[in-house]
This record gives sequence, structure tokens and C-alpha cells, in this order.
Amino acid sequence: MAAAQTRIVERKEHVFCDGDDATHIYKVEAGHVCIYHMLADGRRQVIDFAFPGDFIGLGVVGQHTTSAQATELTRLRSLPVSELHNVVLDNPQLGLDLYETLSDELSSTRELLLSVSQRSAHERVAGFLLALSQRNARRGEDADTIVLPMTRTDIADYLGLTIETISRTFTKLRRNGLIDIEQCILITIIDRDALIEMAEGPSA
Amino acid sequence: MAAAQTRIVERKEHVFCDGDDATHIYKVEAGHVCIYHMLADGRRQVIDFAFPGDFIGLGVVGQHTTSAQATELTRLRSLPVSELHNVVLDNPQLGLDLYETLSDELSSTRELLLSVSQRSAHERVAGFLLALSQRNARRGEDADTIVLPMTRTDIADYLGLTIETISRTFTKLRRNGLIDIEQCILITIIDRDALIEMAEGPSA
DNA sequence: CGCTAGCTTGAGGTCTATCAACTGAGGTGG
DNA sequence: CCACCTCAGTTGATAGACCTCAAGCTAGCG
Repeated sequence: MAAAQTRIVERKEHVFCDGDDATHIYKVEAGHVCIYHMLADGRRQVIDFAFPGDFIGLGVVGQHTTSAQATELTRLRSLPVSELHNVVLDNPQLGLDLYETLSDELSSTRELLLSVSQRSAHERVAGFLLALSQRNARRGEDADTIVLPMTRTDIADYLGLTIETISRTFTKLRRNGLIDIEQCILITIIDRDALIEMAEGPSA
Repeated sequence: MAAAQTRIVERKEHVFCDGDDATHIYKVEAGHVCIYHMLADGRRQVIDFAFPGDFIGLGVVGQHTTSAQATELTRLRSLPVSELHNVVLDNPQLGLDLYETLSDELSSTRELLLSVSQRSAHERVAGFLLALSQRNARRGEDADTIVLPMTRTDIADYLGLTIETISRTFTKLRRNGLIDIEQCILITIIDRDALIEMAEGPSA
């Protein structure tokens, strides 16, 4: 990663846009990035949220087919894809690594597809919170305290719901004592088992 | 592909199952394969339909995370993944090719996600038929005649709808003169423009 | 000829979107 | 320092799309 450079992106600023030439790949160092797809009629599908340590812009050959927008002040490291090609040809193992990274991305997109397609609003929201919690745990942070780095709109477009439904579901979870919410963005998991049960759906 | 072997799979028989070791990759030569994911409570998400010429089993490192079931008598060519690894290490370019293949798969999964998440039942079904039509056209076959190689249940689980909704939507398309249906599986596109308009949704 | 699997059709109910009003926080300018 | 504005979120009422349950139909097959 000799040719890697640091790039700072403001809140709401785009890292790249749909249709841009895919010139770089990026690694998030600090902050968060929202990856999404836009339809002609204004409907939006959020595909992923990139957290510190995550790569974005991978698996793209010509032009980007998604847009990437920082949800807050974000620091990235960028590597030109031309460089990437050279590095891969020199080092075949890296090609396999990229293949595996991409394969992870594929399976997480499938997981999201499954949620959006088959699960109710409650299940999706509960599952979303648990996924964030697990991410915290993996990073050695507190699994029960979640700081949401994205807006309700982002969550809604990610889960295929409306902001009203997200809001109502959060409120219901709070009323039922499963979670606590402070200042909209700080979520504390109180009854994890109930949350898991809700995420898993009716019979399971 | 020196080590490739032919394999015949009966209708309803599985090529591989969720949890199996990913020992081979396959190329469909004749017939059709349905790739899906199963939830504990019986809900199913069909991820893809593999047509002749398509690869299946790519992008998997340890165990399969999906199941693959033939929808009819199907002929495959199989290559052990051990072989694949060797070939890639010998030939770095192939690694990049796999990377690109996988990247196509990722973008088509995202496309499906977009449909399931943001589009109405009518839009999804119309889009599904048009996609099949385009596939025919690409293969030099008649773009207006579609032979469905899968059941209503498969389509429903693919589009995140119920079989009843699929059936009703087909009936409505037929009544409105957009398509013709013979013996459930033979679909003829009559008014392609109207079908495109329906697939694209309200404003677009 | 009866059976099963897959498909169609109908009636009724529910979940979530839509529309709309309200609240609170944060920023800006007078 | 306060008034004003905007943006994000919450809450309520209503409507509609799709699911669920149920019955009937057709084709293939033993």
C-alpha cells in the first residue's frame, strides 16, 4: 500500500457517485460511509454501511454502480485501482484475498436480501440492532451500547421500510423495555434475549 | 478445465446443500438450477436461477451457504476447487477473471435486492419477465417467447411474494393483454412497451 | 379411475405506506 | 439574547397492497 493516500470527506459529501470511473479503492479509517443505489423516481436502496476498517469500492470494474456518501466527517485511505492490478499480477495470493473479501460482501448482501424479502418490520429492525451490536462486540467495544452513525432515513432505505415505520418500531421496542434510546442516536440494549427472539421471527 | 467431469442431476435433486463442503464449482450445460437459502421457520429466499452457461458454486470458501436444486433434468460440468486454486496460482489473470465474475454476481444480487425492497408486486413480476426475455435475446432466442423453467413457488420465493400474488399478477397481465399464457409455463409477450412501463414504476 | 402436485380464484384481515401535524435541536441573523 | 428557520424525528389517522386461509380446478401418473 505504498501509493495509498489519505482523504478527508465531510459529512454528506460523496466519496464517489454512481457512474464515476472506479479509479480508487478505499479503506475507512474513521467515520462512516453509506453505500447506496438510486432509482430514477427517487427511491433509494442503501446497500451497506461501511465502518472503520471496511473497504469500499471493491468489486467494480469500469464505472461505479453505486454511490458512497459519508454520514459524518470521515477519513479514508485510497489506493488507485491501476496500482491494484499491478499488485495482484505480482502477487497472486492477493487476488485470492480480494476474491474472498468480495465473497463476504456477496454473502452479506444475500443476508440483507433475505431480511428485506422475508422478514417483518419488527424482525428487520431487531436484526439490524443485533448486527450492530455484534459488530461492536467483534471490535472489542460494548455490545450493549450502540451509537447510530446514520439517520432514520438511511436505516429505512437499508431495511426497505419508511422512516415512520423505523421510528414507530424503535418506540415500541423502548416501550416494551427491550431497548433504551437517548437523543435519537444512542441505543442501549436492555433485554437482549427478547430482541433475539423478535429478530428470529414467529416459530424459530 | 482438464479435470472437469460431467454430472447429471434429476429434477428436484440437489447439486449441493447449505452446509456442504464447497468441493466443486459447476457450469450448467443443460437444464436449470435454483439457488436458495432456507430459514429455520421454513421461509425460503431464492437467490438466483442458473441457466445453461452459468457458473454455480463460485465465491464460496469453506462450506456452502446456499442450496442448489435442479428444477428439471440438468447436466453440469464440475471442477474441484483444489484444482481451481492451483490454476489461479499458476495464472494470476484467472484470479482477476473470477473476481470479475463474482463482481457481476454481486451486482445482480444488488439489483434483486433493489427490486424486492423498493418495487411493488406488479413491477417485480413485469421486471422478472423482461429479464427472462432479455436473457433469451442475448442467447439468440426469441425474446417474446418465454418458457418458464421454474414453478410459481420458485418465482414467489425469488421475488419475495406469495404464489397467490404471482398467479394473480400473471392473470391480470393476461387479462390486460400484455402477455399470453399457455399451460402455465409458456409465456408470450404481446405488449412489450406496456410491460416495460409497468416494470419501471409510477413516475419513471 | 383416483390421487397428488401445481395453479387459480375468492373473501377477509393485517401490516406497512401515505399523508399530515407536531416537537425539539441546532444554526443563523438581527 | 431572542426570533426564526430548517432538519430530523415522533406520533396519529387512514388507506391500500399483499398475505392468509380456503375452495376448486387441471394435468400427469400409478
